[in-house]
Amino acid sequence: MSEKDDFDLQYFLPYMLNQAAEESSIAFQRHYKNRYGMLRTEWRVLFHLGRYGEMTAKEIGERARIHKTKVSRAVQKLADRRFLTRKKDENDRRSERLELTQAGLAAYRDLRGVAQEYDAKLVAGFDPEDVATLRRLLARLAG
Amino acid sequence: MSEKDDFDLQYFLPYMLNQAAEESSIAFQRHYKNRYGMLRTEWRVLFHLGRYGEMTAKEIGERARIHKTKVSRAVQKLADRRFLTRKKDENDRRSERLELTQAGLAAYRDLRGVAQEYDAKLVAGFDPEDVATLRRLLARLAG
DNA sequence: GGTTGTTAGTTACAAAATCAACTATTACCT
DNA sequence: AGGTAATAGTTGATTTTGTAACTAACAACC
Repeated sequence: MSEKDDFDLQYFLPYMLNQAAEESSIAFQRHYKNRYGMLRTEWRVLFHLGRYGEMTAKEIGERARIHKTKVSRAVQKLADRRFLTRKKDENDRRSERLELTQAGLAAYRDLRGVAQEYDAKLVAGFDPEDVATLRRLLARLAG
Repeated sequence: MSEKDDFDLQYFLPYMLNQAAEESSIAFQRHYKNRYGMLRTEWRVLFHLGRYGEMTAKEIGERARIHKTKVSRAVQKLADRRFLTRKKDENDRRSERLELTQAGLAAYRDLRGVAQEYDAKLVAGFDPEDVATLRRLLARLAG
């Protein structure tokens, strides 16, 4: 059914990005999934709290561009599993300050290390300049 | 809660890929979603059939790396909406040859055009050499 | 000070993805 | 041939996501 059209999905950027994203996520997922029973959103919330310290759900959502319902559920699960504690902000009692527990902090440090190694491994075979270009364009595409 | 750690999620490749993939998908989604009521998997199946001609669900799944249940459901919906027809392969009656209808072909041609334009627009502001590097690395990361 | 409008976060319901089990057909193997 | 395994595709149950409506707290304004 094809005529003279040379446009291929394999060169459609959104598709390529998606395939690369999925592929590169699989191996890393194992760590937060199997070892800590986390979902991706949970790992991201954990990371933000570990990396930047105590903050509110809203701030996390803005920084990581995660919808508030997803953040809400991730926070709930992390709290259930004692990875973080929540306490009402006394200045604005609608929001809560979230803070990692010792267990949460330990998980963060562990996963951060794994992520660093994993990232290095992903680009190990590439020319560093190309990798710099890659990151630069990805950052711009992410908007 | 952070100590001296300079590793940031914003530079973690799987994260960057994901953000870029999501961002770049949003605007394009509108076309197959609002105009044809399709999901991403359906658009991909449509594309494969339009681009490469008649094939089986299995072949589509392999090429596009989509799980067979997702392919199955996408094919079902495309068939319901008369975008494709299915007929049993007489050599192997477990599988079916899938083929786009005229309506499916028209949708494919339309969306292919939109995709091409969209892709061009995405990289419009970038140095062509950088874009080539980007595509090359993405292809390798996608495995 | 009460009405109206926002905002942070949660919950309920619908849509979609994932995983396992299932049917039908074909392949293999002795 | 007969039995076992493998394969294409579907279906059902569970999990996860997305959307919209909701509650509680705050802000603004007259």
